[in-house]
Amino acid sequence: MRWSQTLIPTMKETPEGAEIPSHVLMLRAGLIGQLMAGAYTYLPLGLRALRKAEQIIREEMDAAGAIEILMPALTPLSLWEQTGRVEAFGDVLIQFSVRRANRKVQMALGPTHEEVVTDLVARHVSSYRQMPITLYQIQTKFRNEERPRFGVLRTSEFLMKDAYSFDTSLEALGQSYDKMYAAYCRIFSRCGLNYLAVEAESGPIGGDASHEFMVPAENGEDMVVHCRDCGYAANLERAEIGPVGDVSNPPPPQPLRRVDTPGATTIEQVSRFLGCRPADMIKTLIYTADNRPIAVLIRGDHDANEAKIRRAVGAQKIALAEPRVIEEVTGAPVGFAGPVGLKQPIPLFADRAIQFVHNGVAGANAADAHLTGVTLGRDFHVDQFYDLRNAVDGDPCPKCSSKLAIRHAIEVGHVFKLGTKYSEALAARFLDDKEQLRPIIMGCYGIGVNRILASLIETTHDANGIVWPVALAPYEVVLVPVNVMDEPTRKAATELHDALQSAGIDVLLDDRDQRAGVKFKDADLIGFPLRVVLGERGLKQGKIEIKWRWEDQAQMIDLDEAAETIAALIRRERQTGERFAASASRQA
RNA sequence: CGGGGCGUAGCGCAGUCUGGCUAGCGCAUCUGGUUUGGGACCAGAGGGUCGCAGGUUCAAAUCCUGUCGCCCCGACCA
Repeated sequence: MRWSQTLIPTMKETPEGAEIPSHVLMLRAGLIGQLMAGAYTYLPLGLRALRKAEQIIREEMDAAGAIEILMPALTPLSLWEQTGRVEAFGDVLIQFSVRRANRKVQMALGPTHEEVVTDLVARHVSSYRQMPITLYQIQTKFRNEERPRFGVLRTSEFLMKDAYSFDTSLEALGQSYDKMYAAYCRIFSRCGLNYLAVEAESGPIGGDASHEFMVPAENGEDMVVHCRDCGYAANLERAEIGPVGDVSNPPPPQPLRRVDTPGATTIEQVSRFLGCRPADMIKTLIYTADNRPIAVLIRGDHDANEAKIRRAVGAQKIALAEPRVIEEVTGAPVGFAGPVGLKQPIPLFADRAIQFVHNGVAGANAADAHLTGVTLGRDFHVDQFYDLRNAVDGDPCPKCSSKLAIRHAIEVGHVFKLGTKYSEALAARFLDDKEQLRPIIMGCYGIGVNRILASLIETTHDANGIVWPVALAPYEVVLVPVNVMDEPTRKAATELHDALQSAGIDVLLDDRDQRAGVKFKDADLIGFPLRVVLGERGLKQGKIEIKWRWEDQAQMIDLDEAAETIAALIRRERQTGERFAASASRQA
């Protein structure tokens, strides 16, 4: 391809409104153009990169035995009503009705396709002999995000690879799941991503039923907990915390004292008012667990984790209690709850860290008052301690004795054991070998294709622009003739371009009549892996220059063998990605 | 949904507080010339509903009211 014959609108300056590197660079490099909040056009270069990611996904899914289909984005609303997901999705589901003759048809744009695929399988699969089977598609999904943001990281319309497995038993589901998990690892590795597979909230099946594939990145919206020593990795929601033992000698207990704290209801206000550390405070949260109130004690500087609380309590549903309930239980307005002197006797669930709070500060269960010198065992009693909080940086790893690190991350993939939720709702049943009718057991597996590009850019760019691995690069090689008005230069560039193209190399010839500096800046901004410079001086000696985007040093090669040399370099890098990986690991 | 910021040429911005000549600057574009290995230079040219609507005024990019859009923080996220 010749630069002058395609559309590559690069920008020298950062467009107003773009802040994070992937967004800025995708716009500046002419990969995407914005139509409205959360909706982007993929321009020629962006589309090529997206197609490459798609192709890698397709190859690995096929290799894992998954079967590609294409389902409609347009779906009947009734399908979502059957599974109760009209309500679950709320405004995120883009629904509308169209008129047809004398009736109105209600539809929704698919935000995901469990319903559609289960309906499909319910119609065509009825025997255990037809399973296992995994179906997948790569298709545009629609979600009316409350707040689209961060360029292509969170959009209302995005490209998703979604796969669904159908099995006859939990064991078989486990095998299907493991195959997808392994395929995902290969996909993200081939894309050159530095990713973590983390344990995620698992839903109905429990155990290791859900993993997210996360790319650690400063601008990621998710938080992951990672142990560098043993490799333990989990979503913050899910992460366990190793045993915390306070070995220091406890200070002598001080008498329980009531102090006035007018208007101070938050940890921050109280700590400033009384001059104490948040870590010395006992945060008392009143929850409603399946309609009964409970008190949850969390150290002032920690955050409660509702999933952990729900499990510890053994409840189906928990939520922070309504102010009315809190007032009934504590006898005080919201903000002054404490474990000592609750008006109503309700169960106390304490986080393990509460054991090591000495002379704590807690609400007095009275308006505008707190207690100091609160001592466990003397002033209040706790039968059992649980892990009820989110991990914080430096907490002990649950698997080894090392420390956990907390990092922002971008979710690029999610694998999930669904069970029978959708097959039961949509009557997807099969006859087993004992002639029993049973619901099909499902798994679902998603990849955000656009996020692969964005997270790659987010994590590997440098001051000059994007740094593509060969696997995803819109073009693997860019040819830069320094002076296109020089006839020998133009001839050499054209011949090399044609030779590389015939050899199956994705090559772009920058045939613009621009100064060399302009072309170099653009080549760096877009981030083509290999840059080939054809200059008049070198050509007189039969030499041209090649340089990898991520390396500083260029080298001269013979023009005579240039096509073969370059094709061989690219083919090797396509297979191994080793040069890119080496540079990426140096950065990390 | 709560808080904040911004809409002026294709892109980036100044001008708005304190209303006043023909609405400016840089980049990009077009023409001519000189240049040609890291975003060249000279000369000239084209390009504007100042987001939109209404109001105040002799006069509005500027003040007032409403409205639309974009971005950021927070809440939410099957």
